[in-house]
Amino acid sequence: MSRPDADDEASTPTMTRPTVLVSDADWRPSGIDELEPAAWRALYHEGNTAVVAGPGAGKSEFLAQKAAYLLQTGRCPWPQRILAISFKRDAAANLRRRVAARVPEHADRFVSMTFDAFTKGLVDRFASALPDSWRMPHGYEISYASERQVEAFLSDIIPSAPGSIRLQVAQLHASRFIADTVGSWELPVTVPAAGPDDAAAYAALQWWRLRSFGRGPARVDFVMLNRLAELLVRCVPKLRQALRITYPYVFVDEFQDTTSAQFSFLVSVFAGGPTATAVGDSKQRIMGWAGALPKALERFAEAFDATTYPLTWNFRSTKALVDVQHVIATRLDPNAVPVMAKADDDIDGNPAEVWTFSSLDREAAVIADWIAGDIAASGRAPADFALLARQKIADFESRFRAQLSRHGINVRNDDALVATMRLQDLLKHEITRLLLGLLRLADQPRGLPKVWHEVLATLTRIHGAEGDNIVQRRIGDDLSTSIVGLRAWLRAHPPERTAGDDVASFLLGLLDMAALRRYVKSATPGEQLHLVTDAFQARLATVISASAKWTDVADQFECSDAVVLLTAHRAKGLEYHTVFFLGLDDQQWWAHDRDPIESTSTFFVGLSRAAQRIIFTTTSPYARHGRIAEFFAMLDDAGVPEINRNWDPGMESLESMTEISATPFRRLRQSGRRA
DNA sequence: TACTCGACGCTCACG
DNA sequence: GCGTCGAGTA
Repeated sequence: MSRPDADDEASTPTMTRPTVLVSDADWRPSGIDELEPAAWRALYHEGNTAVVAGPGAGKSEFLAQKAAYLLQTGRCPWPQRILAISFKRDAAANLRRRVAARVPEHADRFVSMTFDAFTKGLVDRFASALPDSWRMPHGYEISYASERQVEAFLSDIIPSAPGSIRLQVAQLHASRFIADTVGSWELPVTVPAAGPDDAAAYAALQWWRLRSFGRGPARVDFVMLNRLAELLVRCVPKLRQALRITYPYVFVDEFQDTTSAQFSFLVSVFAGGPTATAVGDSKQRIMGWAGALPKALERFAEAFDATTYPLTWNFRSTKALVDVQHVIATRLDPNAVPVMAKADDDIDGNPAEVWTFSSLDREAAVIADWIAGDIAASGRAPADFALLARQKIADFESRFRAQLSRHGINVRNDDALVATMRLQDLLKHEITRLLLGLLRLADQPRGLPKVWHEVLATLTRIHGAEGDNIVQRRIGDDLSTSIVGLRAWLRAHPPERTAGDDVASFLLGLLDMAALRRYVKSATPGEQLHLVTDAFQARLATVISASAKWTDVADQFECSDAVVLLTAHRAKGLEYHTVFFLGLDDQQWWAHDRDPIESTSTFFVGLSRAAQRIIFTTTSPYARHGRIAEFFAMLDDAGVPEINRNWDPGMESLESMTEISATPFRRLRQSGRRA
């Protein structure tokens, strides 16, 4: 969430110029062992580059290394910057952290942000330069139209549409209208009085009239903000020029998720300008239903005349799992290249199985016992295990929580709603990390240099003091003072006798709220910040009563030592030692027929999260011949055995529990622990 | 108070 | 495709 950069002039004079450059010959990647040959070629390639790579290929790591190379060798010379665009805030932060860890001395010249933060930043900064037809005199508010509203709008405009295009207007789909129709309509500098004679343009213009030509503030979503940003850059040549000079290099991560609007923005702003690098995997396109463009990477390669480098190593999964993945990959792309597994296996027994159960209760009980046994035998942590499902994660939560708690194992439902945020988003939000970091630093004097570093880095960004050593030192001093104060306060207020709200208020009181609000920019000032702080308070309130020590409060808040429960969508980009892919049945996959390819991609994303072991489960005896019969057929092709877990002896008896958990023990004795 | 009927949401996201 | 929820009915 660093700031979009037209105000570089403000921060540049205080930036310190790094003096040491590395020559091309001396440059080495840092923090990783090796890159595959194709990745090296893509890294050194001087023109536009498309990197196409499957799961576990290290796409984000490749971008981080390429950034390090460009910055350290001076190919991207000071004070120019690299702009890295991601789709999710979390992915943007992750990439920023990676680069900061690799090349801290250049971190301030790696600008990593989301697409929407970038386009919104442009509109906010240069709204006054918009052509008259598109100026929003009463400002704007972020507002999403429901599909119903779009449907109502579309039926409203049909009767008044010119006869020649009325039929095409009637054929527009409400579900695709915003992403496709509004998203790909290029705003004309002046709105023609006669109205466009093209159905899509006609409908899009009517939409803009409805949402933003009224008396109050315009009601726009990020698709519309994107269109305004594109218009700005198109009609203010100086702005385009400034962007191109500031950012000679542009990266886009997860390119398969690019929407029409985002794609046309990229082409309009950057094609023919900066050197662009896009990475992605069309087989992992699971956002099509939300507007992701088909064949985005191919289109990029064409529009930017880019050289395409397919990567064929997988650093995450073992050979056995890569083989399973390949069967599904081939279904998604008949030309999918075989992938070379670079991870060694550390388990015995089958790396992939289908388990069938007679009931959901049994499923939870058997899996919980099995996880407990595997942890006991292997020394793995609960966080090495993930429970994945296609949808409706909450349906699984209570059963697994109950069963795992019998073994003293925690469950974290990343999909759970905390106030208005998803737990995963709350935990990864930098404001949350900042507040928790403060709590931890006060609770444990010294010994947490990483936390200190992260807190300091966040505070530095909040105060816009990247590269300004003097201000940074002052921020560090203030932080020390705050922590001493917080420590005394925590001592005087043990968790069991303190309200969550009081802790949250005290923590927030330590921060410069004005700067924080400025940093967490939003259409209605303070709104976004409140979403986070409200969720933070809500979460704190639920964990504080159950904790005796402040360390426990922070631990329980984060719940990082837990088996994770999440959707395949939320798991994208993540990996786990052992994955249970729950609910291989018609109910979880009811939407399979709507778009079998995208559904298969979701299946592919889910199963490719596993590094060592994947277990698919179903409680429906009909699933194998039902809607997702082809999934079972693919697993059969891949040689994944199906095991009926109903015939284990009664779950209640102690005997059965030792039976189940004995398996890993026995193997442990045979093979010994591996390092 | 107990029932039926039908609409709706599932998988996501941004500041 | 199906479970859930709210409105409507007796």
